[in-house]
Amino acid sequence: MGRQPCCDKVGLKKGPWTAEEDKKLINFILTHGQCCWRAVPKLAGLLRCGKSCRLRWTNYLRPDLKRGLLSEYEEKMVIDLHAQLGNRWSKIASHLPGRTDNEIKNHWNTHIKKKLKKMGIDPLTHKPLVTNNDNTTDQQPPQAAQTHPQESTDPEPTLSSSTNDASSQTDHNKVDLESPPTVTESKEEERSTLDDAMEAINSFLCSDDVPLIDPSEILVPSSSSSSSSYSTSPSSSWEDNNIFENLHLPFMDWPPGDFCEDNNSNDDFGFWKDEDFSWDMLINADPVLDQTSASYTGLL
DNA sequence: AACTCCCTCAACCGCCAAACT
DNA sequence: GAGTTTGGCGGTTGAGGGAGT
Repeated sequence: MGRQPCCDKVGLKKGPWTAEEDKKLINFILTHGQCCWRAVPKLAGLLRCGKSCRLRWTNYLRPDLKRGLLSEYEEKMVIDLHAQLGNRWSKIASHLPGRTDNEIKNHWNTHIKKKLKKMGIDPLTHKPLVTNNDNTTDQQPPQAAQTHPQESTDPEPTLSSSTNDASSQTDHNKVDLESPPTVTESKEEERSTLDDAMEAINSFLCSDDVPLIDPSEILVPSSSSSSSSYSTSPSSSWEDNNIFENLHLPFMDWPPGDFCEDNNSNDDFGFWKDEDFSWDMLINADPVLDQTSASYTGLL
């Protein structure tokens, strides 16, 4: 029967987004919220596929995104979650507030994979690349090469509440996959349990000579002088006309209570209730933005 | 300075599943 | 229940920039 394309591709623009396009998209979403991505380009006056708009928003324009390299903490979470979930980047991303699946996927492919390989760990299986006779494929690898903190002696370092039993690795995976913690209830628990786990993970990861991320890179991710953090966007819209950056938007976790997640979906979308911490506030904080997009003011 | 190679990451593509009619 | 639409996901690509020579 032939599936319809997601949009009429004739005359649609592809490739890097321009600052002007970003403004239009932001403007539209500020006004109308997120719905009907298919209709967004038309209504927003963009010559883009709806899918492209959604991706641009999700991966780049969302105000709750953290920017810059993943912190050491986040990186370890990714490794741990990948060991449990595999290449389910969106699931992994759901445990890392402010990070997108695309970002994590990229970071995995460009950084973590190499690190693990350098450590002698298969990034796919999280097991030693050199097979150990004492630990066959289905058995636990030596602890010294484990990326699974829950497989170490440190109990329950991950998000799962049912993986204390170090003897049931398969169960551990199964449980996590079938009943992942909800976003709302897991975050605090996540932090505390993972804090506990960090030491165990560190004992493994930090023992390697692989250079870890310099904390200064994390603390100053938006600096234009930072060569490695989102400064290579072909669109140059962030670099040259970064609305949020110009607003001095802090790299913070948005107040959970103020961000209302859409209960009908498990994605990251939602809206902020707190009028004291709104787009309007951010927008009005920047005179440059008023110059470039007068329609931002007074939208909310 | 000029060139090549390599790395990074934003964006695209195709597929899938849920929602809708 | 079948067909269609839509949103979302994961894999892949390629432009841009940095490093090395």
